[in-house]
Amino acid sequence: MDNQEEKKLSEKHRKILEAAIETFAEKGYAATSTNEIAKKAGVAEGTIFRHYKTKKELLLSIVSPTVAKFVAPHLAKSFSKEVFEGEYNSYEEFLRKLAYNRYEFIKQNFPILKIFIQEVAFHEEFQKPYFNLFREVILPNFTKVVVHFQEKGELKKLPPDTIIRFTISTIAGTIFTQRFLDQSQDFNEELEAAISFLMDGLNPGPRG
Amino acid sequence: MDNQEEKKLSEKHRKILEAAIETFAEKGYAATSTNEIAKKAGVAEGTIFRHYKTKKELLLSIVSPTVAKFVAPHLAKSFSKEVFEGEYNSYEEFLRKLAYNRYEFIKQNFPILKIFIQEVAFHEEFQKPYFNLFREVILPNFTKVVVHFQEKGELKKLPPDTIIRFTISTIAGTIFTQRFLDQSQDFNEELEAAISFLMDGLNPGPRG
Amino acid sequence: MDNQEEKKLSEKHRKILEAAIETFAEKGYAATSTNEIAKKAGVAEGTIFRHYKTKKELLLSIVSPTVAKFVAPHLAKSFSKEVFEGEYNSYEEFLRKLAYNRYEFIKQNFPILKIFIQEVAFHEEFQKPYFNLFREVILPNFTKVVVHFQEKGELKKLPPDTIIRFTISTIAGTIFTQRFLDQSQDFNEELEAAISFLMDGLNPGPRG
Amino acid sequence: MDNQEEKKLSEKHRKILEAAIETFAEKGYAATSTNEIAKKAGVAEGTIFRHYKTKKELLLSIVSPTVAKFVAPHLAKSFSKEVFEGEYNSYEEFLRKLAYNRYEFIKQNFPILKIFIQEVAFHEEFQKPYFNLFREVILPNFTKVVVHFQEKGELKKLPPDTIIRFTISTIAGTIFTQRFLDQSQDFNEELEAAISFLMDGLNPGPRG
DNA sequence: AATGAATGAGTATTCATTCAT
DNA sequence: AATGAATGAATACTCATTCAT
Repeated sequence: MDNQEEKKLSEKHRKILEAAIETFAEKGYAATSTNEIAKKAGVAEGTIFRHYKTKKELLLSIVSPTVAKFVAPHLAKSFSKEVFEGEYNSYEEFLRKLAYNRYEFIKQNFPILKIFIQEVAFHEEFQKPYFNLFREVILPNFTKVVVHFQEKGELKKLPPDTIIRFTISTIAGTIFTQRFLDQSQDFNEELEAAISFLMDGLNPGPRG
Repeated sequence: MDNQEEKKLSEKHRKILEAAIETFAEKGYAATSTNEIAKKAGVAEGTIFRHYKTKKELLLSIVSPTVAKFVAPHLAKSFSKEVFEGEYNSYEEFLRKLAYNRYEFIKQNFPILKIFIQEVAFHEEFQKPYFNLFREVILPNFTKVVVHFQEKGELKKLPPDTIIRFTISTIAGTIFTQRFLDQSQDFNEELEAAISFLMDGLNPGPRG
Repeated sequence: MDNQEEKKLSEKHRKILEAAIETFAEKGYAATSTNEIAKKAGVAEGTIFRHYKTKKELLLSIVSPTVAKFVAPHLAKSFSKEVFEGEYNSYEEFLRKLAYNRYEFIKQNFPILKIFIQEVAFHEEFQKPYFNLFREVILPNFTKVVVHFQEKGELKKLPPDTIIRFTISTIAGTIFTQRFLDQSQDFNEELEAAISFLMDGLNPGPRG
Repeated sequence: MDNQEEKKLSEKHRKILEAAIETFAEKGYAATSTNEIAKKAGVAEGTIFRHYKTKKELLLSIVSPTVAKFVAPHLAKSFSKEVFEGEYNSYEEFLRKLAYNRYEFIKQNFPILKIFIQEVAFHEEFQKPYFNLFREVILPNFTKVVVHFQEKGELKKLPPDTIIRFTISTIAGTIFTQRFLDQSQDFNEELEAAISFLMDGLNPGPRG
């Protein structure tokens, strides 16, 4: 059932996926019944099992890396292309690109990401492929960028993993706050403050 | 790990709680059956319902304000006292205290915290009391400390909420990485790097 | 005995209804388990709940206004038409018609009536609609007949409600005795005695 | 547990009986849980089973003929004494005595009678002894009275059973109406109308 | 006599899944 | 592809009853 380019999906099939995403995100996978999905999708319960052998396969089809490429095109391909393959004059410029790219991605894929974050803890099948995607695609690219600017003297000579961690924590914290806690705040402003904070914290000058 | 006046609990009652905590943490609340808890605890299924009217009440008793009386001393009372009412010579000193205090707390209450973090998204009963605890007890105290050191010229003149966010993001990211991703790393070392990063990032000097 | 548009019911559905009627009548609603009904009907327990959301809905579907559409033609519609709208030359003629009509009805719907009589005391949902049916449909029609024959001088000038009560008590007592206590007796003979008794008791001549 | 003269019952024991009577009457035997009785009685659940081996024994102790003598002293002994052993100048006088005696009895023992009427249909143990009580004690006495007044020419020469049936139906209908349907009506007045009706209906004069 | 914790069988109901149509 | 009736195992929860205290 993977490789389901949205165009190829029948009306009912699409409705099932939409209903499943909505309900899994809202109540969690285990607390969602196939009956509920069928009702919300306006199809017979049996129809779900025409398309997916099991309820779990439906979950996988929503949150699996294979699907992710289509449902979340940014994740691997464009994320790499847009973010890592660009040429940046400074880490600051890179950060800005990274942050906006991720912010947009989260905004557009919120329910699926929520499902993923909730369920990754309970389904071992999820953990490996995504962890690998991170370790083998994103982390090396990220490291390259960090090392590049460390060599240019822009960043502290900390282990790249540590710098990456500070970067991700700070940006994730900013996005998270904006989305969950304080939607009123001006995201651009907060993001610029975060970038300033990061650049100062990672600047080898003052102390390091 | 301790959650009710454990001394008053009967052997079986304690076993039920232990089994529930273990299983909820491992598989999630919705995916855990009372039958499973009973078996793991070595009691009859009915016994669970002598102590808790519903499965949800069992969850609440593990992760609720009632439990919070014993969990929260760290979170609110002693956290406030130890951390906020201590006199600190610098934000750095405060950060160090904060980080170790939180790290110890997480280490000791890991399964319950995991359950809480997983379930808070799905049970509205959880959201309000803890959000209020944060907003009304922890945030004001934290703000006081930040303002104090801003006035001493140690911290950037950003909104306190923003500084708090950077602080929590960085420390949480460090603890999270250590516990989930790379348990081999030397936590002290990582923490000191994080504190340096924070102090540099928040120092009003370099850029202002 | 017939209770829903039986033709539209599937084989299994019909079996469920039959089993439920039989068991509710025999043991009472509360003492009957859905497991028992399923076994007697030769279906899986889940099948019952495909057709009825709850056990109570099953009870209601047997003895409720919905069912009443099919049961009530006797009780209300055809009872009214046959019995009240017929033209009678005497109250005696009317009584005879009434008694046979009721007797036939009871004979044909005995188990459902037994369930109803047993359960009406415990389920408020039952009380109102049937009480209203009696008060708003049957009682006014009955009153009309009584007043008609009072005006003709055939009946005592008692309040119509009182005359109706004597009539119903006597006929009900006769039917009840025949069905429950002494099935050997000749119903026709007993009924004629009851009618004589009623006519004498209600005759304005002797005393009234 | 039978022969429990109320004086000998301990406080808790009495409370259990009261709670059981109240709840059985209200919800029916099968729908009442021992837990509920215990709570209402203010005792521990185990205490009920100190006094009664099973829930059914508790029911029997409330509605069994043995208890009936004490709980419902009228039923056998006084009923016979008061009603049947009296000397009456007319059937009318007897009817009046009978009706008031029964009315008082029902008023005073209403909940237990309700339980009995509800449960007699489902518990065969109940049926025989009470049926026998009726057939062997009440019916023969009643028959004697009827035959006595038939011989005096006051009553139609119908089978005594038939006359008894008319008598009971009419009086029961009057009492039932008063208690369940129209509590506003003047019972004395209704009863006198019923007696007139009965006397006219049973009078051998008019038709013979 | 009284308790109340404990039980295991039982309860109504829900579930993911199957299959004939 | 789609249905929806049917299933049997599982679910949370209740029950009457037991028993050590």
